[in-house]
Amino acid sequence: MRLSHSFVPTIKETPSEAQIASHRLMLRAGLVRQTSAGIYAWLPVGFRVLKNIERVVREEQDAAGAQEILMPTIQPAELWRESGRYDGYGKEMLRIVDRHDREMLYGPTNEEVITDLFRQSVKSYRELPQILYHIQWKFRDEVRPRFGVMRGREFLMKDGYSFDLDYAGAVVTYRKMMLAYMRTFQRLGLKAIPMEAESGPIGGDLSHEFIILAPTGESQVFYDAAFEEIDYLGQGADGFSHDNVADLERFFKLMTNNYAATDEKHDTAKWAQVDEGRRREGRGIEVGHIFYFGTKYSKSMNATVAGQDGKPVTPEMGSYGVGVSRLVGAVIEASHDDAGIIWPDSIAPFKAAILNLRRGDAACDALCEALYAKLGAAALYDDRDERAGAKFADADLMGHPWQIIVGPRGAAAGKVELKRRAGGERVELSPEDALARVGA
RNA sequence: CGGGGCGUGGCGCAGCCUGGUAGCGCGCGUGUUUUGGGUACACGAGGCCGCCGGUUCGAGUCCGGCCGCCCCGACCA
Repeated sequence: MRLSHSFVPTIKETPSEAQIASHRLMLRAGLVRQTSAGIYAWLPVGFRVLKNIERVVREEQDAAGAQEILMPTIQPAELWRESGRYDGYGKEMLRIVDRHDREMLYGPTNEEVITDLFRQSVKSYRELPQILYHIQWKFRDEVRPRFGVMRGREFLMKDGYSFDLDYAGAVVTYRKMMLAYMRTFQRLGLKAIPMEAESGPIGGDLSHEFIILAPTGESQVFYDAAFEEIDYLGQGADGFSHDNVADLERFFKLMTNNYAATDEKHDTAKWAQVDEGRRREGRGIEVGHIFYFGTKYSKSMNATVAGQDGKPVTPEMGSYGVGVSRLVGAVIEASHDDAGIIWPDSIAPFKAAILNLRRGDAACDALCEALYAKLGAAALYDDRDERAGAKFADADLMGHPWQIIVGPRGAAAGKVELKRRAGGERVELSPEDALARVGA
């Protein structure tokens, strides 16, 4: 992308409504703009990040055996009356009446729709288990949206739903999803801690929330250092396979036997038993929540399959949510400095920015164009007619993992400067070596 | 929903108490200058002062109502 012809409205001054770092930086770096309270438009750079996070989430869901579908945003009230949640959900649900006076709603979650889909088509125990997910916009009319995209009213969520024949199967599926989540967060460059949670309005009795560590997080968390040491993406004996029940059990024990709690549930007696050198404390942001809720929906909505003996069996369900749009903000909270965002390589909107410090200088222009041709869509070429200082500031603000700096002095000598955003290391080298280090 | 605050060129703000021709900084445009970490100067464009009503000779300023946004609390991905 050429910055001179792009819609990347960066701003120098902080808009007064933005109080927290991620919100401020998302506005300043031109990632999003607010349309109304808790509702945002995603601009080119922000949208790229959103899609990158979505991609990682999708890959890990697929790897765990979940199948992607797409359910509608608008749902009939009727289904929610069946499950008994229509009246209970309250004002958070955006209710709509269509031209025929039918009651509809903009879905805040999809248990009812998925259960309806399931009961229409799945008839035998032999078709179980099933894990289905989609990545789609939700609307919850929060009383007080805040923190930019971290708590919007409209937000992008990956929500998955599982159907198992019995409790034992449901537990395996639950652990599978938990592993998928830990792998996802690791790939996003985040340190995540799973914590036992109340199941809330969705209902059920086994539930974990995933807190990612960020210095500006909302809640204080206490956890065992073990969580920072585990490599969820690891292979071999130390790794975990989604398909191996023993692995999943070992994994689940690691997740539940090590101490982890938010300040509200902090148990000082148990905390004291954790080896002193392994006690970790920090701030955290909730980015995911998984539930086992048994037959709450399958029962109320009459979803059954034929069991081995031909008699109807009510499947055991679970649901698995991760806030995709919230993650954009959460990643920034976890990874930024005074100058701006520091994107993890896995989701950065661009791998590298090419900074042409002297536009119009033949050697600079030629070198930049050559680099840009090689990097293509992976690069943001700052070919604007701006001063060097502005280019450096914007590149830092936007947080590209690499900056390839091309100035007249270097260009004459066939050299460029390569800067790593995280850590700020700068080296002078040949364009070829720079491309190699960037990984092109 | 309870409590608090704020709406004035694109952004950040002053002006309001004490009514009398709408300002500052940044940004934007043109020109000159400068050029390796937000260059300097000059000129210029851009505002029904959130909306509606009231008081007044006269309202950004006073009064009433409404709308929007932000912060704290309860709730959530």
